[in-house]
Amino acid sequence: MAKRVPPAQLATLLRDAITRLNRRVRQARPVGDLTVTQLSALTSLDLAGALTPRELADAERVQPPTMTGMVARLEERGLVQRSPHPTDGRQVILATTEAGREVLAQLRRTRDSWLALRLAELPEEERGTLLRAAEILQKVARA
Amino acid sequence: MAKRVPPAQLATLLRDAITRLNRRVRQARPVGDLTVTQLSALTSLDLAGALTPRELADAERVQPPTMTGMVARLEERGLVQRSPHPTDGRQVILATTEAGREVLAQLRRTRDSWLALRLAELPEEERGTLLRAAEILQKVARA
DNA sequence: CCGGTTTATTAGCTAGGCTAACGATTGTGA
DNA sequence: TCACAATCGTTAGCCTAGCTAATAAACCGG
Repeated sequence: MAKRVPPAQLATLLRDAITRLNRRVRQARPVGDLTVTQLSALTSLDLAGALTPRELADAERVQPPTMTGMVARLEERGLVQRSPHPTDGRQVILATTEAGREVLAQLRRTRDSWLALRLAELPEEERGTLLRAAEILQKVARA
Repeated sequence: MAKRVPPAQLATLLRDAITRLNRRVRQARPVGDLTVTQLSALTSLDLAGALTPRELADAERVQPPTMTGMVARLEERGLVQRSPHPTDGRQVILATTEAGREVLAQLRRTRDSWLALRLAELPEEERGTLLRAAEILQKVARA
């Protein structure tokens, strides 16, 4: 039943699908006009509770200077708070603010984001496939 | 067996997975130092044979000015050729050059791109899931 | 206490998106 | 026929999001 899937072809297919989907998702700002990148960082930070910029950069697979900019934008909007490390004067502690957590809660409540709407149109079985795929992709991205 | 999948949660999972994977794939330039975006445009153009900038922009789900820049970068590298429309003086015809087609052929031959390597490590069954997922995602992105 | 390491930031570059505005060309309707 | 609207590509200007290199401050080991 399951036909053999050559990794190279699958890579091309996946790359194209992800590129296009990413573009689509990126255009539709779901909550509070935040970009996908910002939502991802905010989510990671909230899950972890509190992180240093370096740790958050590692979690997001991004270089520290990139994270500096992302955090600055999130801080401007009052979604992330920056406080000094208690013992190490170099480090900074990042945490989500109440407003940041509210944005995430709102996102979780959102049933009508562009992507969610599209997914709702799919048959249940395809959503199941995407769920398993999402887990596999997370694993691949972490590798 | 298959548990119900709420679209909103699935949207969050997929969004995160795709964001992270996209970042990873974007960092690893597979062939000729081209970005994923450039490869995607070049592929679309090659598949179609010849397109106007507007048509290519539509195919890539991008605004015309964005395509202007992308095409300019591809032209600089000699991968895309621009020629005047035979009857309509406003339009331009884009086509891949021999070099452009060679890059794509090389890409298709490439068995060792970062993503292909990661996919090769997966069990066959997971690759099958990803294949089906890629098809579904293409459909979603096109919608 | 001094030299090396780590942390975060700044500076400067690139790609890749967008909207608004514009010039050239084409099509059209009176 | 000819003025006017529509279309096409581009330019200009803005933003996000990545990167590397360099730097200042702080920490730590000997």
